[in-house]
Order: sequence, then structure tokens, then C-alpha cells
Amino acid sequence: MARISESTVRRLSHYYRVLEEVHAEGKRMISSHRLAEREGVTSAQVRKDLSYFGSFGRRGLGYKVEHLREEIRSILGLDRRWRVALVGAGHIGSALLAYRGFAAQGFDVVAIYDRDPGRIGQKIGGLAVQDAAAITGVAALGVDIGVIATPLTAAQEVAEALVAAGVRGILNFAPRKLFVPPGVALRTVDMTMELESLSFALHQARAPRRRRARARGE
Amino acid sequence: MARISESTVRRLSHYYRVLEEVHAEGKRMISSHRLAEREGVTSAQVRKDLSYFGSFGRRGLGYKVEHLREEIRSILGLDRRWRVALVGAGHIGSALLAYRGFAAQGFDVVAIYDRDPGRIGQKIGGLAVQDAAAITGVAALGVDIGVIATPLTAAQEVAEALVAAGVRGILNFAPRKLFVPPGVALRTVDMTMELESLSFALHQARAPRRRRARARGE
DNA sequence: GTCCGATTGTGAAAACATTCACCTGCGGCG
DNA sequence: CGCCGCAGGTGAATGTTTTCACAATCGGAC
Repeated sequence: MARISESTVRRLSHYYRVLEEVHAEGKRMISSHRLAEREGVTSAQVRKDLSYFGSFGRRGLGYKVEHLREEIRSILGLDRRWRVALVGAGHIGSALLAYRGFAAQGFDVVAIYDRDPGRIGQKIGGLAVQDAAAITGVAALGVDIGVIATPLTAAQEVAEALVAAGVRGILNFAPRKLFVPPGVALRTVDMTMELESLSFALHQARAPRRRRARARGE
Repeated sequence: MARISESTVRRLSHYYRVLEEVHAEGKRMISSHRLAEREGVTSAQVRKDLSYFGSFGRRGLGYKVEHLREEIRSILGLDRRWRVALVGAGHIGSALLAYRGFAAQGFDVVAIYDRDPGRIGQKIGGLAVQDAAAITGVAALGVDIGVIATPLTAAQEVAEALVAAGVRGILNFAPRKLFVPPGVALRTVDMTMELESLSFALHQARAPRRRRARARGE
């Protein structure tokens, strides 16, 4: 398939959620225009994104809500369940476990690892925390995705352990760029970066002219 | 200033962190090539990003680590402290409060709000949780940034309350697109979307040809 | 003082993403 | 049954971001 851009995939996620809402509201059809409106994008963008995967609408009518929802569900691979291993049982890890939307979308946490002896053996959300050294065992558990919620310094090492154990997808919460071999999918959630980006935006808004002369000029 | 792309700002955040590491290692100079290497981008990208803001390097030598770090710090607006209000004292909100990197980078949480009567009055991290109705008071506290860690359904409403109260920047953790007026900066951290994006990538890797015929049409 | 290897800063080119604009097909109405 | 208006699909145009490639310039060796 002609490579699908990351932004398109992210928008599909959004469309999927809008479609769930619209479905709950009892609507049976939706136009690209109204779908776009609720997402803050253009209708052409919606149609283009969908067109990469097929023709799901009907001219003159729009898209059947339930049908399109199922199509996107299948495109995103949400029509199956994914097995997830969580590494790091600290604040973020625990918050993730408590988050119900996780399981609701098809992601089942099947193992938790930590390096802290004080946490090993504790039960969180029905699962016993295991020693991080046991990460090699994720293959036997059929784990697809590893979630890294460890401190910064351990993140790369954990990523390598997960990959060595056969994990093909990693969701990283540590604020650092991880290196993984080709063929392993990596996504990073970095709230520090988002905050800094906000800081930049607010800073600019306040004193937007200061740097101009140096910016593009000589 | 010629508009700076979001990706450039995100990379600046990364450079900043690499520079802190390199500084801790005791290095005084660094070339765009080595900076790029540690970030997984090209050296041209590094130089281009920096060039939007000025000329910080010296030909033949590279960049002075400490100097560049301070420049980026100033560009990102991290050379001051930001006042943050947290709305939603559930799992995610608590995890954020416990995260030490927050304050370390100059972001001080000065107020916590929640709607749940069971949580109002409780103390978290030294701050008493206030009724969400009191959000109007954030202006008096000099709050710059609002963090939304509420359930999905309350997010838009809270965003509007924050904006009405004078907040100019919002960090949203609810998995939904929020609408804010122009002039208000919004960043969203959506881990559901990241998981779905991983799901897509793994799904594709497994059965990459299935959809080809329908993908780009004939 | 001049040459040399290193490395920046930056226009131009290439790659990529979004938007436009129009053709096509659909249901409904008379 | 034919016309009308709506809305999807899509090639082309436009806009944006990344990469290329090279002139400019630095410190150091001799």
C-alpha cells in the first residue's frame, strides 16, 4: 500500500471516535463535511484520508455511520485484541492501568514489570508486578506491545529488552528519543515536550517581534 | 517572525534535553552532526531549525554546549516560571502532580480543581482540591496554563471555563479534539490515539498486502 | 601569513501533505 | 423518466517541511 502518513492514521483515530459519538446520537448517515466539522479539518481531508483505503461513501448521501465505523475499526486493527506488557509500575504506570478506556479499545495488559524490589510482588489491577529481569518471558505471553513507563535512564535499556523478547510495538512515556531496530513500531508520548511547546507559543504571543531581525535576516 | 513549525519547536525541546545530557558529560562543544545523531534526525535539520532563530554556532567548530542550551532555553520560554492549574484530580491528574520533572522545568502547579464532591477539599501534593466552579478564580492566581485531566465529557466545557477565566494555554489529556478561540494555544496528549496508531502499524506489518488493490484505486 | 580540514548557514531542490475544483453518481421530485 | 441538487472521489495545484549541496569561515599547524 502506498505509504500512509502518520497524520492520516491519527486522523482516522479521531474520525473513529466521532463516528462512535454520532452513532450513539442515533444518526445513520454522515457527510464528510459534518465529519470534518467535528474534527476541525476540511472535508477534502476527510475524503482523501478515507480514499487511501477504499470507497466507503455514497455520492449524494455521505457515509453510513455504522459501516464506516467498522471499516475504520478494521483499518486500525481494532477488530482484534492486543496483548500489552507494562514496564514501570510508578505513578504513570498505575494511572495507565486504572484507565478504563485501555481495555475498552482492545488493549489488554497481561503483565507488569518493575525493577524496584519494593514493588515486585505487589498486585496492581489484579496483576502481580514481576521483576524486570523477567521481561524475556513476554514472548511466551504473546505480548504484542510494550509500554515503557520507567524513569528516563532505564528507558532505552528496557526498549532493547522488549525488542529482544520479540515485542514489535512500543509506546514510550519517557521523555527521550529511543532507538529501535527497523520493523519495530515506536510511538512516544512526551508531555514535557508538549508543555515546552506551550511555553514557546505563549512566550511568542507575548513578545512576538523581539527576535525578528535575527530570525530570517542577515 | 516567519512562522515556526510545530515540528521545529518539538525538536528544539529534544535538542535542549540532549544538550543537558552532553553538558552533564562535561563536553564544551558539539557539532550539528553529533547533536543530530543523538536525536535521530539529520544534521541539516538541526542547523535549519536553529537558523530560524539566529546563528549560534561557529564554522569549523560547532556549537558551544552551554551557550546553545541557554539560547534554546530562552527561545522556548523556559527562562521563566509558568503557573499551571490542574483540572481533574483523578488518576492522570495525580500522576502528573507526582511527576517531578514538571516543577524542574519551570512549571508550578498552583491550583487543583475537580467536580467530584468526594475529592473537593482533599490535599494532593500540598494543594487543596477546589470545586471546579471556582475556575473563574485562576486569573487572580496568575495562571498561564490549564491542564485538563478530566473525563472526556467534561473536557470541552472545562476548556471554555479556563479560556473565559483568562488562561492562554491549555494542555489536554482527554482523547478528544477541543475547540478554543484563536490566540489560545492548545496541545493534546492522546495516548489512545498513539495506541491506535501502533495497532495500525502492527496490523499493517502483519498483512501489508491485503488492501493494496483498493488502496489507490486503478 | 597561508593553507587545510572541519563545520556552519542557507538558497535551491526534492519530498511530502493539504486544499482546490471538478467530474461522477446517487436519490428524490414532479 | 428526466432533471436537480447533493456529496463522494480524485487529479492537479498549492503549500509546507525536509534534504541536499556548497560557499563562507573558523582554529590550528607550520
